[in-house]
Amino acid sequence: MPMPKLKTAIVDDHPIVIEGLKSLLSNETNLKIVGGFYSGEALLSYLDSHALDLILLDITLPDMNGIELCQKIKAVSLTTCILILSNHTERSIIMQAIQNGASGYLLKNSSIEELRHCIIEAVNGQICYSREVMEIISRPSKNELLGSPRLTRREKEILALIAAGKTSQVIGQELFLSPLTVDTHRKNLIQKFGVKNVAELIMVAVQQQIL
Amino acid sequence: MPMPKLKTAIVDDHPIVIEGLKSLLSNETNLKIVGGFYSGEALLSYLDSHALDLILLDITLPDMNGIELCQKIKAVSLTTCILILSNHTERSIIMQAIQNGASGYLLKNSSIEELRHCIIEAVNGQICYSREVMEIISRPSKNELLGSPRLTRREKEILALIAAGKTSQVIGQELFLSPLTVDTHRKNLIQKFGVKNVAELIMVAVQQQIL
DNA sequence: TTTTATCTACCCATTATTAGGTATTTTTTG
DNA sequence: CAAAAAATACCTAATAATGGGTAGATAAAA
Repeated sequence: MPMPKLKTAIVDDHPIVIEGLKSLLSNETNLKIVGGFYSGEALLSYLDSHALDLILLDITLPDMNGIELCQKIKAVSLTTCILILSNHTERSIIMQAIQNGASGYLLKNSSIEELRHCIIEAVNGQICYSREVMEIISRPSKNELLGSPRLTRREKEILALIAAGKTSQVIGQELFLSPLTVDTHRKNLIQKFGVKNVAELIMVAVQQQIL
Repeated sequence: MPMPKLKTAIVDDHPIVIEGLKSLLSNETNLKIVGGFYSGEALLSYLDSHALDLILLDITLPDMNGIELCQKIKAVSLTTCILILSNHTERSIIMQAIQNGASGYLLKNSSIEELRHCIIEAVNGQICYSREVMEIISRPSKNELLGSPRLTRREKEILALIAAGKTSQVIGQELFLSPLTVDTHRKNLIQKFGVKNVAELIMVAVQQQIL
């Protein structure tokens, strides 16, 4: 009995990429490209009236990001397989994508073979990464290495106000706190980051992308 | 007399993009794609033995960036037309590309029509941007608007030391200056940036890419 | 429910920064 | 060379930040 072809869609804001994928996958015997979409909304409205087996998804889209779109697709059609095809190499984005229902993650400079391989794995229920993505995942993130201190809600709030040039007095007034309390938080921030003063604090916080 | 087809090459580290462009441009009557390359070196060694009329070039390449490659191409073959096809929207990168010999700049999410149009303009000796790129160029850069203050050598030096968490005393010792002098520079920095204290100073300096 | 973490607030003492100046000596540049 | 810009250094006085604590209240997790 002949296997029915997987109904596949591509979502990417780059026409060139859509055309490229269509062309690359046109010879595949196990799938059929039924649509290319430039935005998340376009895909979602298509999904309202059509079933899809596989979606190749970019992270950067004009109307929403791919992570959100992942959630929405899965809410509508849980059995649809999603493969992310993106240029983003940040560990956190990869992790978020998987946690939101993606079955795999490839970089756009992946080879055709990798793409083919990941599609097969994904529709078989496996989660599959391209080689480069695998490397990114397996090495601990900078934050884990450097041990970025975890900040409490209050600390983050006060850190932002310090970075805005406000003194403990002013911050206290804005947050309805004693300036002495603000001083304590400030002190804890400096200690947690292991820095000497606010100047260094701001610098390090920016470098660690907390600010 | 039939116009000879333009010998065209594509340089991009994404196989998908190369295939996409090949497919998109396969129906064009005025050009012929003679090669797709994943790296700058690959293109350059091809150029040693073959002439090219047009090159579609990505900025991000594994071995060198597109700006450098532009220079090198022009050094070898001045008559070859170069069109940049990139995702980078930074004004400075666009400007650099043009200054290094590119005849145009398109974003990868450009439409096929824009691409076609820019190719025609470029081979006719015009410089041509896609609509979005045009907008980026015509709006003044953030720095121009905010008027980043120009800092003197000493001020930059001291700013960096402040950002490292050093006090005026310590900085004075390191630079063989009176701490009072350092205080003066610190004062001037705060004034030039129009901020309230060092915390805000560091924040703004980072945002304006001075740190 | 008990422990743990967070948020709150204060004490004391020292050091650093900020704001307002002025002023001389070097460099740079037109 | 003359003028402008930069670098140097000081004065005074007020305000802010830092380092060392302690400790009660509240909220969240085990």
